[in-house]
Amino acid sequence: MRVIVAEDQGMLRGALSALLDLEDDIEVVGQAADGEQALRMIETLDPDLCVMDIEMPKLTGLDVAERLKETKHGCKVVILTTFSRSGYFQRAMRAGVKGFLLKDSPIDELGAALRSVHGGGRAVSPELAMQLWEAENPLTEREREVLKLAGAGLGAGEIASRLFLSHGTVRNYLSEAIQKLDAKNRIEATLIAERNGWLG
Amino acid sequence: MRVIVAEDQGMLRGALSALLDLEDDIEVVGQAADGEQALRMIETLDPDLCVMDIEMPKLTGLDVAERLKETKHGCKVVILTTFSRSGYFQRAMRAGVKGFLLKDSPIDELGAALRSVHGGGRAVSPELAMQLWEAENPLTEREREVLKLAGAGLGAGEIASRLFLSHGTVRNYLSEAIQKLDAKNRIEATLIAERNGWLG
DNA sequence: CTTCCGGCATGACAATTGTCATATGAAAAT
DNA sequence: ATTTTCATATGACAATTGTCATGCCGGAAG
Repeated sequence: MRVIVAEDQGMLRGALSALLDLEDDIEVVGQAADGEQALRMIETLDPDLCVMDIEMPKLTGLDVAERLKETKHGCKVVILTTFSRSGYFQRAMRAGVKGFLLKDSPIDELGAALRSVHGGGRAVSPELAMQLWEAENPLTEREREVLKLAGAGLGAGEIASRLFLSHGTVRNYLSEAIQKLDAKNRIEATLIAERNGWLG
Repeated sequence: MRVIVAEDQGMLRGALSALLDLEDDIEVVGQAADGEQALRMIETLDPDLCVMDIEMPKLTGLDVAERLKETKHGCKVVILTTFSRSGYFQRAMRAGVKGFLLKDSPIDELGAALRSVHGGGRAVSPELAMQLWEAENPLTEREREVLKLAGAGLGAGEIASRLFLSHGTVRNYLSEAIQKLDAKNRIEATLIAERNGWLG
């Protein structure tokens, strides 16, 4: 099978590509260091399958998966990510992703996952299966934007002017977010949202 | 040469070990998933050299390097890390680390670095060489502790009781840290300190 | 067509946060 | 022995933050 490896960390990308290429039934036909590159490569090289990191520059792996679904491209996607954040997993399922592995599974599982997915099956790290039932993102779009900026160290006034809101409104959103996430303050709120993948 | 690979992310650890092992002159004699394991393995297996991540559970790669220096163990250390934080690099140099690579260099560089270090030389990612002249950590021990807790979402009162300080004192430290780092508030201060490796 | 809800806004209030001036005792430097 | 420095503390003050009640508007649901 012909695969593309999309991963921004050079060393991991190189190592995975090299190892997969050693397998008899796998041929690595391209490597991408960011989401845009991955998308272009998939369109031009038309591989069977793409191993994709989530956190990448320009387009995240999930963005790419969603575009592939829109354009009905046949390339299957196996997500390979560091974090077991419930939001990621759910979004991936909706985007039709066929495999979802954590970066700290052993490498053997990657080869196995690729074969399983190529054969029409699925492959999911066991730690993740449960997350199907985990909490949905309780934050509204606005709350997320505001929280993201707050997490970057901006104050209410600054956030207000970037989003063209009044500073009171910003504080309202922040307050709501804090309560929804059961946090003590904006800092904890950002931490919680982040940990669950509700900001990306 | 006999090497140990210490890296908490299973997939990268496995991939690197497999690839290094393919080289004729390299033998991977052990793999560690955290700092303690790495230290024990180095003591029992006495390898020539250890490839080590910084951010690992229990003991960081830098902690391990420092202990090896104390005990005058001959095992040379090549640090392999994601972030180019000036604090890390400086601490590593002081700990007698011989090689320091970023995880997004190409893999070829890893093999090359190992050979160079094994032959008594050094190997440093070019992005890092400059950092020798970069700012030293301006924060005192106390300021760091306080800032770390603030970054975890705790308020002044909570920080105070954990560190057995008065809440006024905590606010003083925070205020100093904020000014030293030229930040607007504690959040930005944590971000800046973090980015420079001044909290780890 | 109402009713309800989401996004947006105000104003008021309390709590927390950030800044400063100042003080003490202990340790380090001179 | 004297001075400086550091960690700790206080109190006062202003700014920011978090909460709440309330109101308006437009669109979705009934």
